[in-house]
Amino acid sequence: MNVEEIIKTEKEIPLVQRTIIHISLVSNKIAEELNAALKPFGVSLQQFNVLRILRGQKGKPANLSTLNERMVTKMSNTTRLVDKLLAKGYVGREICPSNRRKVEITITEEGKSALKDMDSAITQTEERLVDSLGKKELESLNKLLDKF
Amino acid sequence: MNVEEIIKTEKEIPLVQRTIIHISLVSNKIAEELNAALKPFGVSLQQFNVLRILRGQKGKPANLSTLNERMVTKMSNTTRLVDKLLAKGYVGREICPSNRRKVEITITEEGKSALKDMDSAITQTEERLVDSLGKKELESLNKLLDKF
DNA sequence: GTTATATATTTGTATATACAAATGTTGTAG
DNA sequence: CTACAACATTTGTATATACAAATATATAAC
Repeated sequence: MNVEEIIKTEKEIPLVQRTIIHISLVSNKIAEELNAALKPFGVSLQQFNVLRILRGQKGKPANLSTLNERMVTKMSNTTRLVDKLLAKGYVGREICPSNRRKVEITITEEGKSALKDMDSAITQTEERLVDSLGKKELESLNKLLDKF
Repeated sequence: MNVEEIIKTEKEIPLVQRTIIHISLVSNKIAEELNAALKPFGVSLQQFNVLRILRGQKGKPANLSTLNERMVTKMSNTTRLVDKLLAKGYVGREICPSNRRKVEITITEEGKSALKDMDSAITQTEERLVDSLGKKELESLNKLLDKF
């Protein structure tokens, strides 16, 4: 990825600013490609993320605030995101019996099965994205990102 | 930034996946803080970006497709973004006399003056974000990001 | 010159997101 | 047990973004 080429500039960009732009560009590219990989399944990256969190619960239901705090991109409105998954039959929603303010979200069998297909599409895309980075490089990238 | 803490997981995340998540988290943080820095000025990061591009034109007007290709986050709808800046009096819009399909966008004096104030807010925020990274680290981060 | 194609922007529409206010529920102080 | 604050979610509304179709102009083929 060539920053200057992408934003079509000839001038030299100061290092700090270039780093910020660089991260944004890479992140946009990642989101774009992951969303494209999910397109055939009719779900957004956010929806996929929620399904994955629910599977990680291993049967134990999750409520909305739990989902929200575990999402990579925090959303202001998890209710409506779950609505979409509910409409697709991928999740179930029930009022928590012990605390009726809460709702319990669970992944359905249909959801699990759809998620399995999505998984491989996502994994492939992720692998392709970091194709040209070796293990050492990935590790040092993670270490640098930790400093933010 | 601790990835596992942010997405509240105890499990170890595979390196490739962790890298992807890490970049997204850092990018979200950057966008969030830059937008917060611009909030007092009533413009979004995208709008700020367009103003900066226009200033870089040094009086030479830019048309919509030029703006779009120079933006960090490409938009599907630059027309409406310019509408907002027009309403604020920060840019002017005229039909290009030599090619009436095109429009010429220019930054106004008011826009330039507002931009000057925003600049320092943005620069401060950017510097603060990369606070804990030295020049060498920024350079190697850029080098690693180039591999995407 | 007329038709077709390409270019540049605008508009319409559906969906996504941010933010604030509203709703319903629980816990607690007196 | 009543009033009040805290909590969890939902709803309303404004704005943002993605995508496709529509409009207007310019260029090229014949």
